[in-house]
Amino acid sequence: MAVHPKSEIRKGEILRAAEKVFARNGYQEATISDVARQAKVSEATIYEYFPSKEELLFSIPGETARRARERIEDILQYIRGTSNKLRAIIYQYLWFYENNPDYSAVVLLILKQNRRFLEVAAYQDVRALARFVMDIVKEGIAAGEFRDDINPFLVRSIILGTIEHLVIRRVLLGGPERLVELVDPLIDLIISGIDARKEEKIWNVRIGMDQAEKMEKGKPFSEKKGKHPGRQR
Amino acid sequence: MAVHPKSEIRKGEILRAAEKVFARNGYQEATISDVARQAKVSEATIYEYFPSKEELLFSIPGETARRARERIEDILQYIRGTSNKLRAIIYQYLWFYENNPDYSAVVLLILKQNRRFLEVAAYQDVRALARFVMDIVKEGIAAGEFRDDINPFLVRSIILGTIEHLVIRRVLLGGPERLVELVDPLIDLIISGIDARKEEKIWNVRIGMDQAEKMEKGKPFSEKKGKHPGRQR
Amino acid sequence: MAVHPKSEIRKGEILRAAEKVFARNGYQEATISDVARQAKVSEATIYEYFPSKEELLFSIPGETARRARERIEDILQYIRGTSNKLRAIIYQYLWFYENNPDYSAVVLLILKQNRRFLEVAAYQDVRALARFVMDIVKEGIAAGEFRDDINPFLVRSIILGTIEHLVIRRVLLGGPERLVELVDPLIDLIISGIDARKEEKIWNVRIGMDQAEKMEKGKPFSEKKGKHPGRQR
Amino acid sequence: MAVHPKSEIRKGEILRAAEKVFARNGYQEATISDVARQAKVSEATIYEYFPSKEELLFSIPGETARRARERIEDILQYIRGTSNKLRAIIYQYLWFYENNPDYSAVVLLILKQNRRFLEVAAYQDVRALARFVMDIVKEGIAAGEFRDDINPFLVRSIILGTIEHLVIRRVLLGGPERLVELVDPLIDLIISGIDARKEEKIWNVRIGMDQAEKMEKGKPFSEKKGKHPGRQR
DNA sequence: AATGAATGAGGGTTCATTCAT
DNA sequence: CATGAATGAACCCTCATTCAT
Repeated sequence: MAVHPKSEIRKGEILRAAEKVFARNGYQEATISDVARQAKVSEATIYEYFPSKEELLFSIPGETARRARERIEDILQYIRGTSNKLRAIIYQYLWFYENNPDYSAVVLLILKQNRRFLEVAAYQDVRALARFVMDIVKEGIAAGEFRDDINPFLVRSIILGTIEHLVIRRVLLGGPERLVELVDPLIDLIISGIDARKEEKIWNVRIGMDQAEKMEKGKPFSEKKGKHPGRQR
Repeated sequence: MAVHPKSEIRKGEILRAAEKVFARNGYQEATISDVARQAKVSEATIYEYFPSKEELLFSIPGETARRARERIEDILQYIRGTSNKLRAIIYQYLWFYENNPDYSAVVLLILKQNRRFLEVAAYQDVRALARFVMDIVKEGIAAGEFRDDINPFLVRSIILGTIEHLVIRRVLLGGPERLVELVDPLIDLIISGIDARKEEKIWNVRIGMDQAEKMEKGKPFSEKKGKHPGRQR
Repeated sequence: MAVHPKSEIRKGEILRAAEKVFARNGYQEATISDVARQAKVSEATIYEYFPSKEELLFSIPGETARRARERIEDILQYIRGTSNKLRAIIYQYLWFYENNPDYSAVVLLILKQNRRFLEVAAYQDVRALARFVMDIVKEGIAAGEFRDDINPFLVRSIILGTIEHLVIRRVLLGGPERLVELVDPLIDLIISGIDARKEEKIWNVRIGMDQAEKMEKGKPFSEKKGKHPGRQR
Repeated sequence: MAVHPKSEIRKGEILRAAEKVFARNGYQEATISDVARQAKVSEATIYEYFPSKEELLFSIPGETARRARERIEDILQYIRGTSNKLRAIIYQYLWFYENNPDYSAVVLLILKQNRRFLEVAAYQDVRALARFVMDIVKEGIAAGEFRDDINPFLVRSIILGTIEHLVIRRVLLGGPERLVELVDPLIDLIISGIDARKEEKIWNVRIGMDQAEKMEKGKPFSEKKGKHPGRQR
């Protein structure tokens, strides 16, 4: 894609080495010497590219977080329906974290607890997730898709909290192997709780027939029909 | 309650000092010297009571976590209704964390990410929360109060993840001042999503015709409804 | 003399070791490890007593400089005659430097060139010498003992410059073995100058009685004369 | 004068950069990187011209010191009278130092205390000053212009010490702005001393006896003569 | 039981110097 | 010639831990 002068490549190698080492050993336990060994450069070389161990740590999200944010920003433009947007975000993040466990460990176990990181510019890209979710929830309320008596901050907290919990658990305990498989059930649970149409549906209740059919299926409307027909609407 | 020989008192003082110091400075950044100063004892004295800095850290939950677990175990016996039980747990924990921010910081920011702590006995009392929630959800499903197509693990993850997220946010950013005020909205959201009776209503929903009409309208049913019928039980 | 708690003794040992090591190797070239070896303590112990290598260096004058200043202050009270006072000061310092070559090297070669030391409190005791000399010269002028057309700052510079030059030379090149033997000739020169023609006049002066006695003593006439006929040429 | 091939020019630029950087930051504190930045070349380029940081430092006097020595040698041939010669030397050096403060700082603060520099060829040109002064003093004694009981080494030390003291003071503390204005007073003092009574003595000369009276008056020679009767007066 | 004093072990960081291009 | 890139070698400093008193 972009041009990568030699020094940028080297910088990337060091960052990837640091990501791996910090993820496995923890920040304080890991030494610059460990990172150097992993990156196959000398310790001094690391200091040619990063001014300190902490700056090295803080630089790990960098590009990655920026691209993730841009990706989401882009994708959201093509999706209609707030619940679908939420689903897209959750999916994106769980998929990414699942496929980048070292990055996850660094960001969620090390950086997110670091008070100094919270004051750093790089933190903004990481926070983007929170902003997106909050915006979409508010959008959903404004559009009448979500109940207007819900607390958007709380919904956001539920979504982020769950994502983080699942990812951290997976990192530390080997958690569920496939996080993305939880996306639909998760969205389903959250939407069923905040979807305004539920109440109105009560009126429709006395009418239809195919009800019986569905009940036999056991897991009502979770399957086929593209992704999540139940919510798809 | 128990007898507190002088040495037990001293031990408690050191633990409380450690809790405060670790919470404020982080485990690695804090020094035994800091703890000693806070506890107003010499550094050597700390080693009379704890074999190492890490053991000191791991000893912080100790009694507190044990009592919290017992408290919940006890309370749950007196509550009927699974959603009420969930509510009781969430309330207990949010209340406790809210009123013990140093403890929260130590457990949620330091211990929960420490791989070695996860292998230690003391961890079991901390995990109790997860067990309770999981058990209650299963109980609710069995009792027909919760949809039987929900994933108990996921529900547990949502609840724990949200609690942790809220508490951590509060610790790091000064988050919402009053966490306990979020208990009802939270339970409401979760229950509305997993409450079995709502499902029935939805069942019926998927039948009629006007459903189709609505879909064409774009913004189906604008909004709100009664308070939270779901929890009303 | 004073009480010396054990820790003060240790501190003194470290200071003396540092003095020796810095004097021989230079400040930058010397390592804390060198000082530790010389003091027969561990490196860490040094940091128990001094917060940094530079503070250790700056602490070397400390007591010594303070006592030297007090000593001089005291002695000056008992001496009459400004030239005798000057002589006392010069004698004291040359004697002290001569007998404490390591101290001399540290103060004159290392500290006196250190811009940061010049801003430190400890520097004040070292500067005392300059103050004394200046005061005495002014005193001598006021009392009519010294010409009133001389520049006290210049006289001070001559005296200090010469002392420093001699001491440094001795430290670096092994200079004159016995500096104190230069005290009388130095004072003599400063008081009376080097012009030969003046001497003739003095000759006449010394007509009185005790004059004869003096001349026999070996160091006949050391002194002064008119303006500067010598340069007049 | 000489031809300056391009590489010589570059060498000079580096030397001037080093002079400035070393003067401002000190030798040990300054880095090759600092010098490179100041000289607007790469660090590696510096090593093309000088084999090591220390050699770079030692090369700073080089030409400059050689030319200063030659200049003085030349000038001295045209001056008659030893005191005038001394004056010329002092003037030359104070003028030069005053107008080349970075050079002064490097030579007087850094090189003069470097034991290794004292063994290097370049040091000889710097020492020339000492030789000149010494030679002239001896010359003056031989010519009968200076007292023959003075110690030439001491006179030299006074002159050099004073020059160095004044220059260093100016470099470190911003000392007297105009050093050359001190040349005449300095020479004056050295030639004639500071004793006020000298003048009077000229009068007394013809008179003969009251000299004794004066001596009794207290002020002058109040004390005993135990110490140095010769100067005691 | 309590601690003053001492230290071993180790890590982050700096920088003069080298060398292939 | 000039330099970008890399590093070996040190050193300062910190701190958990020990132990004699």
